[in-house]
Amino acid sequence: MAPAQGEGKFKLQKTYSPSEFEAAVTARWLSSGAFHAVPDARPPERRFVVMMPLPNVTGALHMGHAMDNVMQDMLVRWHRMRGDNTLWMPGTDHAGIATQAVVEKRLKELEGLTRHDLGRAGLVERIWRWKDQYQARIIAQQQRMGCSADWQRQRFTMDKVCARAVRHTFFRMFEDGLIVRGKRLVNWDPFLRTTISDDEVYHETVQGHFWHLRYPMIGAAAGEPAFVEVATTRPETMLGDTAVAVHPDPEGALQAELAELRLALAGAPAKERPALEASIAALEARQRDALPALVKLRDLALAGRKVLLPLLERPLPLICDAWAKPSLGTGCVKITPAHDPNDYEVWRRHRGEIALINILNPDGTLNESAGPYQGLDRFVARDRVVADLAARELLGEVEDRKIEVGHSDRSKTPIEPYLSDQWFVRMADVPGGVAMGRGTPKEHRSPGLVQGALDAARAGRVRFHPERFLKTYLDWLGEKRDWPVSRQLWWGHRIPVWTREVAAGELPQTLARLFAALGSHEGRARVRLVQPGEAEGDSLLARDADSRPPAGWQGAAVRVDVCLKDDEAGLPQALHELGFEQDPDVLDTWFSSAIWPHSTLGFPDPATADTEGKAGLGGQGGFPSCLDYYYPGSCLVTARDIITLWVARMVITGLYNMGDVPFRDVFLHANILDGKGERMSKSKGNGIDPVDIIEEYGTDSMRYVLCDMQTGNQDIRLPVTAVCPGCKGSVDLAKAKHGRSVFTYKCPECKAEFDVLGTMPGVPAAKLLSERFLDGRKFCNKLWNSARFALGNLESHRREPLSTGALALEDRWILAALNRAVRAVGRGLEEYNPSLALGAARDFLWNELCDWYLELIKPRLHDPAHPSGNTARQVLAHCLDVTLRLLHPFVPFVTEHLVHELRALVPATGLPGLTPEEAPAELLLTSPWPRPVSALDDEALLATFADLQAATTGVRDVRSAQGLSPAQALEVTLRPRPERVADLRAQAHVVERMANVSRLHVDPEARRPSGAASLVVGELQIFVHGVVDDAAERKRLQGELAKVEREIGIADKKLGNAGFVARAPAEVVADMRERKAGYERQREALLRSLADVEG
RNA sequence: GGGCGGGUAGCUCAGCGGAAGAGCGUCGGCUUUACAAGCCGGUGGUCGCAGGUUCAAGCCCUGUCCCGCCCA
Repeated sequence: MAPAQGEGKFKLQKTYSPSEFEAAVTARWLSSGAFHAVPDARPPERRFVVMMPLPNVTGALHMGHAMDNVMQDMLVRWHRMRGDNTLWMPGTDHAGIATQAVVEKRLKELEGLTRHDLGRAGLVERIWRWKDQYQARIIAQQQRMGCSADWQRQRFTMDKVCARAVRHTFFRMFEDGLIVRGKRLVNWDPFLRTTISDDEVYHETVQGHFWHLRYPMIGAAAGEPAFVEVATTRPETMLGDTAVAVHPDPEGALQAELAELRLALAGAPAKERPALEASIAALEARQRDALPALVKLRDLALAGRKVLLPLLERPLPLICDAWAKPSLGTGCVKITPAHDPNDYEVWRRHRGEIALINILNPDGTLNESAGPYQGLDRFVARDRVVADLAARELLGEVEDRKIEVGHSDRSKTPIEPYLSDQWFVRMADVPGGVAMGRGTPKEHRSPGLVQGALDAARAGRVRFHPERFLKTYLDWLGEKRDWPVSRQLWWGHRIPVWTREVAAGELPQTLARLFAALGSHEGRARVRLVQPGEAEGDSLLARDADSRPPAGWQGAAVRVDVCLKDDEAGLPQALHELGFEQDPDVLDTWFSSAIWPHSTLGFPDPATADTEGKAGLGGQGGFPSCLDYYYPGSCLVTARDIITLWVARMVITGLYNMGDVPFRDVFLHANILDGKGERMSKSKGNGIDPVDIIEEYGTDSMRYVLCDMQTGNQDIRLPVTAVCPGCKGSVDLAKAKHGRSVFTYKCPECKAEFDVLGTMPGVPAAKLLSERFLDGRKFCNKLWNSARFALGNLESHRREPLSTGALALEDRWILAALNRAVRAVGRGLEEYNPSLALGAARDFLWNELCDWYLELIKPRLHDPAHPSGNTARQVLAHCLDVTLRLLHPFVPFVTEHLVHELRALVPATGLPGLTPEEAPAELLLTSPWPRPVSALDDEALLATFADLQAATTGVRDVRSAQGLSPAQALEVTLRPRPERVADLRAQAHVVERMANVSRLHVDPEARRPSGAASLVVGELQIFVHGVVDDAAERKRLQGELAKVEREIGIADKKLGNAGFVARAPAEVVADMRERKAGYERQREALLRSLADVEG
């Protein structure tokens, strides 16, 4: 930063150069300790808590993070200035699969090793190192963006504080029977060999086939079909078939479908009819041709007949199930319950009747159940199966068909539905309900985890901004689907369950040993007896060694699951010695993020949370602990795609652990798209790095534009330009032509090819920017220069009492306008409309303070003897001070830097006698948020001033239209109505100065001088002397007159409409009359001018 | 297939029942001692399309066509 003392008048450079002060400002903020929040006596309504959405440690931040962080920082700075005890909790997420995948990939590329070469501990060690490196980078980026988070409290989802909370939560859920394990069909990534969640799957349409397979009917008698034909897009799955299904009522089903189509046809518009008619005809044909065979098959199914699965020669029962749609395909469907979600549902409906056969190994090869195909990759097996069926003449038609194939977002390989053991959190209602916030003062019961979260939002305890996103939340939660929480990974919170399966007869002995081993540490362990099975079995919490499963349980074995609250007292080792093995899986990353709003505050016990040397979480100085003080929090700021993944789950776990929601507001900001409307992302080559923007334009410029773009829309376009490495010119990526790949472009100027990913060998990489950020830089420069001007004129500032009567017209006006701006900025922020808030502050600064006030007071400032010079200086200093404060949440660096300079000249803020005294704070960061001063409101003056501005513009317009130099002073006559003369004489200096008028007359009787341009502003007639020839002026006036006549005509038409006068609100009608009267006065004035011209 | 947005000036977006707006771009004029990253003044829109409700529709309703996202 430039030193505060300078030799000459100016300490500020001529242009805004952010790189010269941003680092120093950051240093001052950090050393002030003002980002750090500590519980004190301020009551709940004076606290503001924001939990930062955790960036992954997988990589650097992008523009979307920048938006998210800037929105949060804006709110946080605003609340801090309002005097709230403000905590912004930062941190990073371990991001299980994403991070492990990145580190494994690097391991392979750089060292040629796999995770199995390193082993579990070795890999985890590597990932920790990676995490340390990236976490530091992310924090540096956030600090560069100006994030005023409490860095002394930052957490990581796998640090000791969070890990303990995860463990505690899991333990409690286990105890409450909310954690269940069972076989489920999951999305399996055969490359990474792990389950992935639905949101890690993307679908791609590929050209595939629909193979028709023929299964011979066993013991087909004459008149019975020899084959049943089924169709599939994945023929290799036939090896796992366990049944063939036919609809239980093919006739009824077809008729129902037909009836529905006919109904649709009756009400359909003409152009849809052909399509509907065709569908009906097709169904009718089917009824005729295919139905008899399906009815026959249904009867055979009811008779318990079987078909023979070719290749494996396995008999398959023919079953009846409505999943087999008589209108589709062959009307019969093969059932592969272990490899298809719909078939799995069929299996559930026919449990006991049909088998469940898994044919896949975790790596995507076929297992022993595939018989001769064992060991083949799934796609090799597909070809082999098809060829073998063809050889046996059991292959029917092969249709070409586009099919949607799910792919793993992490490894880009096609996923497989895969039956495996997984842990779930039970979301639906449970018998007896769930104790929410057990042990807290807010303890209550809810029918189930999800229900509590639904109720809280419906009751308005969590509010969404914009409101419509409540629906997204409710719809998703309403499905009450169980939450699969296990991941077959090494990086993450390992599931703290030790398991052993024992024969039913050995259970008493096992339990006796187990409880003996637990001994006095029984409170640290929970034991569940589980009925092993394909789906989740029943389970029972075992309280002691005498616990026994109920008589109803079948089977010879019982699974004993032991969940440990911690690894103290050698319990894991003791369990190991008893033959228990810890589950190898880790928890879904979202499990730890779901509890973030309370885990970071030290849940379950802040006093004993091990913060590893960082700020403690327990109560100090007689004040509550962080958990008691800062929970529940205030506002969560994120993008809408995270509502289901994260927001909903935070509400659920907050209610479960704490008995209360984690935040009352959810502010959903826009996603950032590129100029073509595509989502920005590094891998697409359209992702802009915030640091590049900061270096090119300055942090505040970036923040300004992000705030200005945040209007409430759900997506925002940010056209991306590349800096051509050849000629350094800007290339608009939405328009430029591609080079040899979609990631290269050709510069339209120098024709050079460049690469936007930076990975193409031999092609130079281009930096990506967006010219939208110029707006921000222009604004910052304007702010900079207005402050520079003010500071240059404030050296002789004296603080002395003021009264409204001593103020000049423009002083009173700017103070009233300032009030208006203060209110508008506050309103915009309260409504989560940053664009509106920032716009109000910008308009005040630029369009009012700079464009009018500064120009008007220049004579007072520049004349050392001017009697009201010091008044102008005081008002100016005050306006600048308030403006800097209003702008601080949006553009913190430049405002902080400028206020520092301002304080050197004007230490106190406020206008003695006019505004309340405010305690000057050293940093703008902690200065009080401006409040409007109602005594300075003056609606009438705002209106009068608007007229003077219009008059000024009118004169300028004449000057411009006549091609006169701005330097040429004009002579102007104002002709007001007589009763306005006195006032206008006191106000006319505005027009005089702002329109460069050398001689200004105010005369209610004035006639248009020859050669004068004549115009009408409101009730004021204005003559600009000696600028036109009368003929041209006559013509112009006639044009004006015609315009005014048109307006009067429009008003007349409205007022002549009986419906309007009768039905429109009186106010609107009165407005219209007033408008018409105004135009009539203009007409009068124009007619008078015309008469003058005509002489 | 269901849901949510969006389609307004060349670009990015406000406005969501009572006279079509902003910024950028563009055009013209200005080295007016804070700022040419500026100042002054212009140009530019049958508010996707078709119906309807209303005294009055960019705004409400119905249908329709595009674009984006979410869920199945």
